[in-house]
Amino acid sequence: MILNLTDLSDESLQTQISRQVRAQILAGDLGAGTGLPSIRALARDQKVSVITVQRAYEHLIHEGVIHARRGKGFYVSELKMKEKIDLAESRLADQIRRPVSTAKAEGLSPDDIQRIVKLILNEN
Amino acid sequence: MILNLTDLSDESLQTQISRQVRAQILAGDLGAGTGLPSIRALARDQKVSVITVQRAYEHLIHEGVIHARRGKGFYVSELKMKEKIDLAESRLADQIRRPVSTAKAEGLSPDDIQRIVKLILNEN
DNA sequence: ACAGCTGTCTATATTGCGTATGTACAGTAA
DNA sequence: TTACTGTACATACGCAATATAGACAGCTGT
Repeated sequence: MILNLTDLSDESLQTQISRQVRAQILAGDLGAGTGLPSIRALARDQKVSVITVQRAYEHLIHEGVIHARRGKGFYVSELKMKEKIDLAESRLADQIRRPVSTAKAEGLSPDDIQRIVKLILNEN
Repeated sequence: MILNLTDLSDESLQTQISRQVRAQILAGDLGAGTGLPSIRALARDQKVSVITVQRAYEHLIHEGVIHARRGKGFYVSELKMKEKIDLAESRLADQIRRPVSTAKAEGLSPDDIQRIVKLILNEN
């Protein structure tokens, strides 16, 4: 499990973990049924607390992308392609809705806003 | 001063205040030199603490959109049109950069992402 | 000069979240 | 049985947001 955590981020550790694991699942890097690292192992590897990994996994369970088997571990759930796309799209919409609306209220035109999105898409 | 505050939001009160005041300034509703409500008056009107309004105004001072005159009040600063646009654009970029990058990492295509932005722009 | 506004500063307190540590219990597998 | 797993507690610390209160200093109209 390759994760990139830093406590210099404005994101909390548990948010960084769930975001990065989710990305690997939705992008198809982790297929359905794949076992995830145990909370203790991941906590040890990433040098964070067990409860932090626990919270990150709980969040992903709540979203339906993984599930737990008591005494065995956490596993990637069965997700159809459409479900993956829907999840990614609704998460994106939820996260950019307020900034985009605010920018509009601040006087930016739709063209301005779409130009900025395009710039960001070309950053990487 | 028309503000719409709620403690049900995931935004802090001071963030709601600074965002809404900033929007009125950048949109041109509040011209340069316009006096803002005193922190005590606004706190009383909006039924929040003085320190909350203080923090919100401090944030806008830091951004350069308002300034304080000791013993008199807070006033909207002189801003050229280009400065207003630049501020709004850089704020937007900062706020949507991570969600957009994440969505890309999750497998959404640039077209998908721009489609969602367009949907949000048509919501209001 | 005074009263009544204003911003500024300080101190104290509460609440909730993120994070950490530790312990205990229950299920699984070699 | 041993050594893993997830689950569930209890406790604690730091920090941010928020609140309440007071004191000080600048401005302005009377």
